[in-house]
Amino acid sequence: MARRADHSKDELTEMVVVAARDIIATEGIAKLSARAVASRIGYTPGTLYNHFRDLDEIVTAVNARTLAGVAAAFAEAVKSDDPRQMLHNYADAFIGFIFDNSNLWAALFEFKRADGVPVPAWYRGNIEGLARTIAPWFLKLRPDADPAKAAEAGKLVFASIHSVSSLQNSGRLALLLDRDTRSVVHELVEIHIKAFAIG
Amino acid sequence: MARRADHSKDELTEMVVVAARDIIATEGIAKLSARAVASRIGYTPGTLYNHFRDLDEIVTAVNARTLAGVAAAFAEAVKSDDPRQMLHNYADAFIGFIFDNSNLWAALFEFKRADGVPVPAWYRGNIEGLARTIAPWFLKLRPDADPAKAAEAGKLVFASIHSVSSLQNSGRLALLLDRDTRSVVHELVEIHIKAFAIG
DNA sequence: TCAGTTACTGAACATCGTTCAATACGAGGC
DNA sequence: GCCTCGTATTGAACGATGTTCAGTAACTGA
Repeated sequence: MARRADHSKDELTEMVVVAARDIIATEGIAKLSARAVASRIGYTPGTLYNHFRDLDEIVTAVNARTLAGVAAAFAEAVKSDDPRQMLHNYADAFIGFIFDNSNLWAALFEFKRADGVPVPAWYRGNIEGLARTIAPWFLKLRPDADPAKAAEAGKLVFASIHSVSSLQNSGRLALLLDRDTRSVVHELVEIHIKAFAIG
Repeated sequence: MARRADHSKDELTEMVVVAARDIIATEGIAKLSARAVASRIGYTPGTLYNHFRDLDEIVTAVNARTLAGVAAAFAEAVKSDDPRQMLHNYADAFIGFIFDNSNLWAALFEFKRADGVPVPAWYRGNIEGLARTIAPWFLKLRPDADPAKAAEAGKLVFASIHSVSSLQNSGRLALLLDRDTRSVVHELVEIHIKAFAIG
């Protein structure tokens, strides 16, 4: 066979990404394979390579949606005027997302990208967007602070939470801390708030 | 051939671990393969499986030495009586080790361990030992504090530094922070110190 | 010297990512 | 309606992976 008119190019790439996302979300990235994706959408592995450079490009497309999902979760965080409360609410949104999408979140940090393949621009943009959401609340915590410092604080707390979450995600947090992940994360947030508050 | 008396069982397992460690350290864990290890020690892949259950067991043995290496680096941290200074010194020791052994460190956090294979006991013991090294210095920072809280603070700062280091290690820290990793880590230490100092 | 045990080999299996010649379909021109 | 041309899909293939195992050679103890 060849050139089946079953689906347009756009439809097909969409199907591939959806199938890959599905496999990663339910079975973990270790179970992702070109053959698994292909058979799930009723095509052969070779077809994937007509639309994607390699499997990494497919994973990257899935990761894009995962990042968009985090942004959506942030946008839906419970609102509050109290900056301290709001920072904890963002932490809750973050934790909730990571718990609900642990395999997808883990896929974001599986490294491959050898050989100087650069990180896509939207990747950085998305992550900076998340950090930018947090920064104003740090500034509100101490309005006389340098806005740049507030932005840094936002990024630092983001990185800290990420770390704890991914340690938890990979089953390694229990090696270090026996406590509930949620309480650990909130304590981290509190630590960053305290430290920033005194400047 | 069979049953060559070239090396004793102990010698051979040692050679395997050394070879695997060498490959991981110089080429990264992605390049580690049963065939690569075997050819490096002049045996065939099948031989490895007479002495190790699978590749994971070999990686785990390498990881044990990596953890021992961190402990050694901690032990060699520059000494000081000032707790604040000492915590920064530990951070320096940690960063130094991770920079010098980035591939080995990354291997520690590559997840595989599916299928309920438990984390070895010495693994947890080693990590707890590291955290225990840090805890007294937090306590010294505020002697009236609850020792359990100091221990927690030690673990939290350890987790935070680890996270930043592994983000850096995987080339992803730059996505979030443009700054020098060393300064980021020391700022994190400072944040934890500040927060703990005020209780 | 001989039996028994052990440890190594080498081939094999199933899987993986990826490539590519062959081919069959859709579209555009006549 | 036909023919050509380009393109999308296939299926087989390649080299690699982890792992298994029958066969066998070498050591060990009697």
